[in-house]
Amino acid sequence: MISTRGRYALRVMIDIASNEADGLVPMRDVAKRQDLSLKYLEQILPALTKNGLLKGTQGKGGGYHLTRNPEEYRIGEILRLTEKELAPVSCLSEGAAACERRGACKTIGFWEGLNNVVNEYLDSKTLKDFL
Amino acid sequence: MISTRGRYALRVMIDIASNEADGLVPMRDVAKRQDLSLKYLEQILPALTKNGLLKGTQGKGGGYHLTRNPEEYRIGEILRLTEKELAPVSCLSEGAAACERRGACKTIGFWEGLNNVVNEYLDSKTLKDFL
DNA sequence: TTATATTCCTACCTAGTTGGTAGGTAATTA
DNA sequence: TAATTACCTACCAACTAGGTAGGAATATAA
Repeated sequence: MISTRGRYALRVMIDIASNEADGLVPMRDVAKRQDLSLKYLEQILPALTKNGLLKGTQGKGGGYHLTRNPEEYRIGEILRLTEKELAPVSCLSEGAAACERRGACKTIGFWEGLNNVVNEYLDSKTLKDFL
Repeated sequence: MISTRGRYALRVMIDIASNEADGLVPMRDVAKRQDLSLKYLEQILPALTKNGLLKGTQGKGGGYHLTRNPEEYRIGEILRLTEKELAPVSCLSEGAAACERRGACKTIGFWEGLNNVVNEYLDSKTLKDFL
């Protein structure tokens, strides 16, 4: 299940892409347009700025802007950065403890397959598809 | 994210399919073989018996058995019954409140597409694929 | 220089969910 | 009659989701 963090991040990215023609896009405006809590968005955005998807400029007249063209952002990239976990089962998580039953597990291949179709779908779309 | 309920249900179904040649399969044995809590499994199983995927027989010598051939169980069916929620975003849940922004929502089609690829994958495999 | 606007950082909180444990009842058979 | 099984319901601790809140750092405009 995709949580609000990832869903809001996507909406913010679309909003910025749609409005950055005017220059920097302040998050205050995004929050108002999208009807989301500014304070909550402020917690989500560092995942995007620290990884270089967005550039934030502080101070009066500041705001955010994209660092690439919209078609260069795959949705999977946005979600993997903002979503705590995208893996469909816990044993496929990054920091998952090694499973004792792994060798005899009859289901792991099935879950890996699910993980693959999900990521392939998410990476098949870019921000441009939402404008 | 698929929770233990759905994952354990799948393992139980595979275990029963693998062992029902000997007759009824008691959950006590399944729990031991799979190293899962019997008491927890007992909470999950009603979702499968009440919907006719399994038949439980009480009393000494009792146990469970499949009601169909393994290739007639799609994995999606098992998970949709045992998992509380399979939809990737809350607004696609069954009892989801109508979203005010639905008309103007630029992302809903994307999430519906994700929901589709997930369910198509889950329904493309049957129990037989795990034996 | 001062007021204002913005990003950025960190602490905290509440309701709900997850992943069970526990104890017992009803049904069936050896 | 004893044992074994499915079935039912209550409870609980730890964690997570989805925020609220307050302020610090930075930059600009007046």
